[in-house]
Amino acid sequence: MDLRRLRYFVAVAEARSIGKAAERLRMAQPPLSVQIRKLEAEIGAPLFRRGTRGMDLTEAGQALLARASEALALAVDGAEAARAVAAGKRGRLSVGYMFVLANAMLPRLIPELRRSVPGVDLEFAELSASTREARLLDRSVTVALCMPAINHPEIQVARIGAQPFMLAMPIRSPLARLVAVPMERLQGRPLIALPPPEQDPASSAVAAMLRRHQIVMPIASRVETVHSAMSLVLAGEGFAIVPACAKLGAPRGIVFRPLRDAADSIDIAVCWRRDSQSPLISRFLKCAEKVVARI
Amino acid sequence: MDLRRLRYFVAVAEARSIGKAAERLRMAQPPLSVQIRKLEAEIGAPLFRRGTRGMDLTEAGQALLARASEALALAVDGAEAARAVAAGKRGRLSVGYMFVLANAMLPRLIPELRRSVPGVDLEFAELSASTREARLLDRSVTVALCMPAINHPEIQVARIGAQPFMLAMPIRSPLARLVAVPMERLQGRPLIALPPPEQDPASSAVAAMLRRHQIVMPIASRVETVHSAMSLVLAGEGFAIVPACAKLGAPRGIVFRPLRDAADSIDIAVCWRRDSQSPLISRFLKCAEKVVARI
DNA sequence: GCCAACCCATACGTTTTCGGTATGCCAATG
DNA sequence: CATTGGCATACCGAAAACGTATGGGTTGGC
Repeated sequence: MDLRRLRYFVAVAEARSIGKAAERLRMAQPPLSVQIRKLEAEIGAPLFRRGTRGMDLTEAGQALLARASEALALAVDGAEAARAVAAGKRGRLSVGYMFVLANAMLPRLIPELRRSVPGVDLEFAELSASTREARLLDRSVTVALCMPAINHPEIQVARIGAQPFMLAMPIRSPLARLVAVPMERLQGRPLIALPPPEQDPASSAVAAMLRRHQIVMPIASRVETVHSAMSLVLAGEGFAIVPACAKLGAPRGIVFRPLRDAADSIDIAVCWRRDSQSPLISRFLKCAEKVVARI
Repeated sequence: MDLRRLRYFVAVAEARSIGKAAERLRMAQPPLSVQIRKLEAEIGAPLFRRGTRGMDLTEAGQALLARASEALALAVDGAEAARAVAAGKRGRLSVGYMFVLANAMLPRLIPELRRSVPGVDLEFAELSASTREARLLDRSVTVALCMPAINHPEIQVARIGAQPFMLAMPIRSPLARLVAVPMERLQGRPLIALPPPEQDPASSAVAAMLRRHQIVMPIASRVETVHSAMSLVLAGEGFAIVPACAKLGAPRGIVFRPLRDAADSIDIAVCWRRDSQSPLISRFLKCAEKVVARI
């Protein structure tokens, strides 16, 4: 079953003549005649009635024609689809992101992507730090928005921005009256912490900052997500140190204040598999940079 | 776009390895490797990621795989469908018949055909004599049940039976009291005739019979169909001479009597295009013979 | 009624393509 | 460091396809 033979067959069926079809196929008439006979031999039955004025499909030929032209169309469509995917004009772009970035970035990022890569199926998944890494590696996610970047030999990183840390507290906290909170005022205050550094690199950035300023904050609670941290802060359990973008989407009753004298910030990065040569990644990078610049 | 390449591609994609696929395809590994690279060159993009432990589809490759395997299936299905049609296991059998035969034959013929050619689409069309011939010639009808046979160089005929002529008359006609009507009793009686012989060969058979017995019957009316003839007979307009099978489906109030001393009968025949080599025709012939034998 | 035109089929030589064998390269493994 | 496993490259022989030349049958015109 050769696709070329089927193409010839369809051409002859449409032209109702070997000579005419050969002309359209830009080949001589005899080899086309031979190919048609070979196809008939392969099928085991005549596909055409040879009349004195050209060729005419038999019933068997009609049965073949329908499927052959469909198969032909599918083959060229498959090639085109593959080319389109390779060129980034179609395909799937699955984005893993972290919760704190969702409110700040997605509302602008999604329309930006739709404009930049029309025809591409977009997927978004809110994933924890370790899941982001795992799903990048098994390719079930194309790119990840991370804060901070993933550190792994197979994963490539592009820093697209940074977020200063801010102190989150209940509105009736005394510190809330300050425009900016001096670092030393944090000494000894209870901290709502995220999972330990080996599970979440973001909390390691916070810990490093406190250590650098020689501040010790007892850990009042450990929570899984920034969302939970906000709840505990609102309940008066303690303070949280979070990237500035967490402000968006935080519940009423919580205020955020910059940390004075602390130039510390945490990187926002786009991460992807080093061997993933999809052109969608550079498009995504451009969109993400554009969006981050306006945060 | 070669179907063989697509088959190789699908095999490699499924085996996730060139070596394994080559084994399954019963060929050596190097030529398969070459074919895959040629396909990639044709597409213009890599379809596989070459790892140290085999091959893995790229996104472009996945896009191609879906269509390629469909195209492959369609191609083999097309070949099988063509073979099935050629073998008479599938296809279309369109039967043209004449009105007078419908009641006598179709109720038995249709189930017989369904048993004999399961999987074949059956079509039935009640057609006048000239239309039967035309539609056989343009192949919109595969076979025709005729009475008498069609006479045409392109059309082949198989006689499957015969019908004696009978006299149709109103039940209160004096002749109705006879078990069989002697031919001479028809002399001078009004005849309800079908279209003239050049349009309907059946009426020519009736005319020939009357001529042979030297009977003259004035034509009271000419009608298009046997159905109309029955109406006029019922109305007392005259007598009709029809094949015995017209008895079935005739309205109440009409009686049929054999013509004594007249061995005349009219052939029932199956007709088809001489160049139509469909195996369905011989199957149809067998069924029709079986049914006619039981009329 | 014969000749020209049309169309498909066959024959043969040339070229392209494909498949097999031998071998190389690279990475992972012990 | 050697071995194994897997893909890529090189080269050769075989098969398939294409083109040119030609035959044979039917149609239609002079």
